[in-house]
Amino acid sequence: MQLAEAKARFIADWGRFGTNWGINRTMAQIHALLLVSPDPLSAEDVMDQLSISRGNANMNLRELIDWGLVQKVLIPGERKEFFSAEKDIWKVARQIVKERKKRELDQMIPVLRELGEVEGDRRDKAVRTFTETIQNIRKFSEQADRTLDTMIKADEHWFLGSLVKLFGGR
Amino acid sequence: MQLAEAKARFIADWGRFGTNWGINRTMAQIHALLLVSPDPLSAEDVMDQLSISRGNANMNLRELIDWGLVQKVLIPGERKEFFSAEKDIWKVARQIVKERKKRELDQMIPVLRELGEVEGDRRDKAVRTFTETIQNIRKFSEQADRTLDTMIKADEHWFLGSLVKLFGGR
DNA sequence: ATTATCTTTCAATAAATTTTGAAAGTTCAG
DNA sequence: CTGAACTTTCAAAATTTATTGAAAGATAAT
Repeated sequence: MQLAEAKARFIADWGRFGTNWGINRTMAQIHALLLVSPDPLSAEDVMDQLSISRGNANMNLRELIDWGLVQKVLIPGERKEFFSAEKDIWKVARQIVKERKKRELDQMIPVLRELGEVEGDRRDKAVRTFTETIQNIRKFSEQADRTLDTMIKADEHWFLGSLVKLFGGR
Repeated sequence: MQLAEAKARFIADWGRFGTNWGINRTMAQIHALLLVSPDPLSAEDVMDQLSISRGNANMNLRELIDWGLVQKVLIPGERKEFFSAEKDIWKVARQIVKERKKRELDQMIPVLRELGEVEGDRRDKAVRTFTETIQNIRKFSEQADRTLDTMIKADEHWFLGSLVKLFGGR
């Protein structure tokens, strides 16, 4: 397979997988394009290579920057802005975990704490089931929260090494 | 807060979070409802409590069964089918990891292996960047695949205990 | 200060996904 | 076998989400 075809396939597939992860297709495609581009690209390059509109490119590039996956790059002598993606995949994974934790887990835990304190007769089966389930979800979430915090802080080598040792991967 | 209100909030919130995870709102809401119901519910119960149509209830219940999160329960003397959700949240998490791994990681790895073998002049920067990035993503994915396999097999106690020890949780 | 270049916004439009509900299918008691 | 009880299907409709592109907003060179 030649580069052009492989690149097109990667962009299409990465876009498809992105949609399973709550990321929209175009955002994932732009990410894929930048991941495999040796040099930073302009908004125009992105528009051309993916056949998308200016507004769409702008919006999704901004979102990628929000997620900490893409950076604006200034090229001396150029008026335009250029964009480049973090290529170290471990850093990418850590960044995604960090953002999702912030957007999801950190929002859910306070809700679960509140719901876990529902009033009612503890002899009532419905109350008991509700309370127990919510408390279990809360405990699980709090444990996950602590685990992910440690992961986020850990450096790549330590993280990989520990997991390999722990889980016996090779 | 009283049970009815807490239950409604939990269903709404769980539904909202579900959409971040590629799960549709209704499916997550049905899951939430079954999670906090002490006894199995019929399709009719689900339709009534969530105000959704018969077709919608049927379709999403089937999908929850596909995911291994809900089971059909036969109640002696009843003609209808009843449904109940796995309440052990560690089992739920493991089941979700297992299914997503199957649907996503296991599909992506063969693609990455193929794309990693793109032909071209290794002195060409574009070819080099492409190959290196894909290989890194592939290595990461293969490591994640092994790690998740071990997690899926591990029992809850071992898994929790190991993570606590490893990451210093309390 | 003017103008050319580039970026952002956002209302309109298009596309994708979800939901409905009526009809068809199934199962089982009598 | 018949019909009542229940489940499944699926085309149409509703809803949600993503995309476009033109206009407005910046920015910087001259």
